[in-house]
Amino acid sequence: MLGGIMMLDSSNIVGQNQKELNSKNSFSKQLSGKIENFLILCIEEQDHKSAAESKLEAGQAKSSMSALPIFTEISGTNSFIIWERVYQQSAQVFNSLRVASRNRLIRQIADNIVTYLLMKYKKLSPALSTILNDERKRMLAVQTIEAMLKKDTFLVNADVWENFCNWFRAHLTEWVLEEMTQSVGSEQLESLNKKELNELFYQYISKNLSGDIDFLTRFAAIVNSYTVDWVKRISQSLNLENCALHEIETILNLNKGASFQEFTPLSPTNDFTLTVQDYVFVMNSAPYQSVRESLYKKNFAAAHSFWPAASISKGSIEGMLQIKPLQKGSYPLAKENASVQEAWEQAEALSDLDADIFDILCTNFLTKAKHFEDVVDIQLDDLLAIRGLKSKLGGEGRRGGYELKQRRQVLKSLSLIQNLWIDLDKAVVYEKGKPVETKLQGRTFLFVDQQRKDCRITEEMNEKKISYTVDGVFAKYLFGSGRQVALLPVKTLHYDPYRKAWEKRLARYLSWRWRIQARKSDFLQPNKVSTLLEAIGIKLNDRIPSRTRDRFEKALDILQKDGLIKTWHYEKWDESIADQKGWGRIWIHSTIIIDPPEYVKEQYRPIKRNRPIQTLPKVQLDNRLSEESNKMIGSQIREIRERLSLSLQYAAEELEMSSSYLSSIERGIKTPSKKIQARLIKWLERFH
DNA sequence: GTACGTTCTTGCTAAGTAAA
DNA sequence: TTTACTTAGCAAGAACGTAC
Repeated sequence: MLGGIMMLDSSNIVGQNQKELNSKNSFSKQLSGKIENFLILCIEEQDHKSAAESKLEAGQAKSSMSALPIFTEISGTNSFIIWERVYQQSAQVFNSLRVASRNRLIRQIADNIVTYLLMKYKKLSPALSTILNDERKRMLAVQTIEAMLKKDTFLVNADVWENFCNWFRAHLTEWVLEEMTQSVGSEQLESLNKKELNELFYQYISKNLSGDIDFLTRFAAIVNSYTVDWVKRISQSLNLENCALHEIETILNLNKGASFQEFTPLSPTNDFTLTVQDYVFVMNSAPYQSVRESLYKKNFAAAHSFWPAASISKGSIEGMLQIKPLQKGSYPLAKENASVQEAWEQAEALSDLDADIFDILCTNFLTKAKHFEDVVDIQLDDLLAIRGLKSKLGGEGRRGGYELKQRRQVLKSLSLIQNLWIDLDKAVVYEKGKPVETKLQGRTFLFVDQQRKDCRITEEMNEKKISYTVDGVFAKYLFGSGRQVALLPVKTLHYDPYRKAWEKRLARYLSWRWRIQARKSDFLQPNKVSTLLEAIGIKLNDRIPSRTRDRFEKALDILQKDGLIKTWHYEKWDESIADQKGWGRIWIHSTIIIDPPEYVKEQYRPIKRNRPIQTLPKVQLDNRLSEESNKMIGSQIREIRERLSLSLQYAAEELEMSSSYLSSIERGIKTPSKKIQARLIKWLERFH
């Protein structure tokens, strides 16, 4: 039964709570002193493989994502709560379980480090690439690292584990109490005696552990963020980022006559703790999604006031989003006022980048904050790193790090986000477990300084670190039964906001949709093309609909290639319509079925455990063979051109065509005429 | 920090084509 | 002949990378 157990215990938590109580006078924090010490048992199902194992088997762990999350696998785990007094009664049994659980976590960390190192160095060392396919060798390497972790790192220290458990328990207690306050009411809770309170607490936490996806995902996220921090420290202490190849081989226990290759250390700025996960968590409330959409759609216009405003209408909420700078005293009543001008400039400069920064702020908050009142930090450079941008290398008299221009851009986005003002006339929030209609007003994120006072973000600011928290509107949706978090692929944030804007927006929209559909396990609900286009803020090109369609289908193909969606296909669409006039207007009414990747389905499974997840019907192949052959010839040309290191410009000149046209052919977007095709084939033959 | 190169997207136009 | 739509191609501009 006990395939692996993770036990998170608590002891001596009172002192810590006392300290926090002084700084913030939250009701739930007062209550937490009354809660008895408890432990969480995570019993892994025996036949369930670890995240890293199953990923490797599926062949998904490819080059880009180096390491894997340590503790995100929640669906295969049964978690229980036990009181510490119960633990004491059977201390011997539980103690051995506790040791076993620590070992399991260490094994998981070792596994991650090995996977990371293999992915990073496989191209440079033949010896390393062989163990990727040899499970036995891989296990040996994991064991070597495991032994090293147990012997040479801070994990030897019992205090480290003690702190981890305390930290974890404090989070959990507060969340649960917060939810209890929301659903039962604070007066009711106060009237309970200690025993009743503890019983209620037990009920709530058990309910959450047994199947509340949002609870479980946050549970996983905070443990993961803690252990990722460990991995970072371990990697520093073992100097994994800068050692030479043969040292890596030695570490992985492979250095037996392996061939060496001269090696220069890879960029130390490529910090794998930031790209450790394929997915991050973001809020999934309707206001959150509305703000995100307004940012990239740039649909701010003049409304009742002088400020740029975008109307919000999504599901049960209605209202508007304004760009209204933070200001003391009354707002100006003149159109010419400088801050009004500034707001309009910001509305004009909106881009997908702002939505990215917005998401990153959110995911950082969800990972670090245990309470919506908490203030969290983020480094400016981390914001850039999460977007997948590379910083410059230092050395040889040159300065390393990110450019001033890039930092300014981030500050510009932050300044905009600071200025956002949400004004909802109608919103549904959950109070005491029941939906209540209300009005909501407030900012999105509040940026603060050391003293928790408002801090104005400007482009010229020199701060490297930004502190912020959420304002009332989002806070309402973060706790209690209305809470919802969604998985957002990190790749979404990496897409070029200019060139890959369609992909970025689609990925965002799908992340939101899937989380909503997860309640019904209905991932295969068709999406109308017009709705999808509307969601990504694109209008059909009336004159040349094929442009819109081609770009749209290309975006879906790229998402599929990058693993953000599993498959996609038209549900109601007859290809012969495309030959008729006015097909574009029919096309936007067609429907598309988009199948989420297994990982997403797996993570959302606990939301609706009982119902099996539907499988996708066979994909209909549309008979556009000519398009396939186009792509063939295009990819051949690209392959040869890149092999010869020729620029598009140069090759296009040789082929007597424009570079953009050649690019379109290479990407299979445009169909060359017979004449052009003949020319291309002739050119290809020169190099065969 | 700046200048420049590369790659790609988008807007636009001329020319071609098929149906009304 | 007119209309609706597509194709080929140019020019401008955005975003990123790199060299100095």
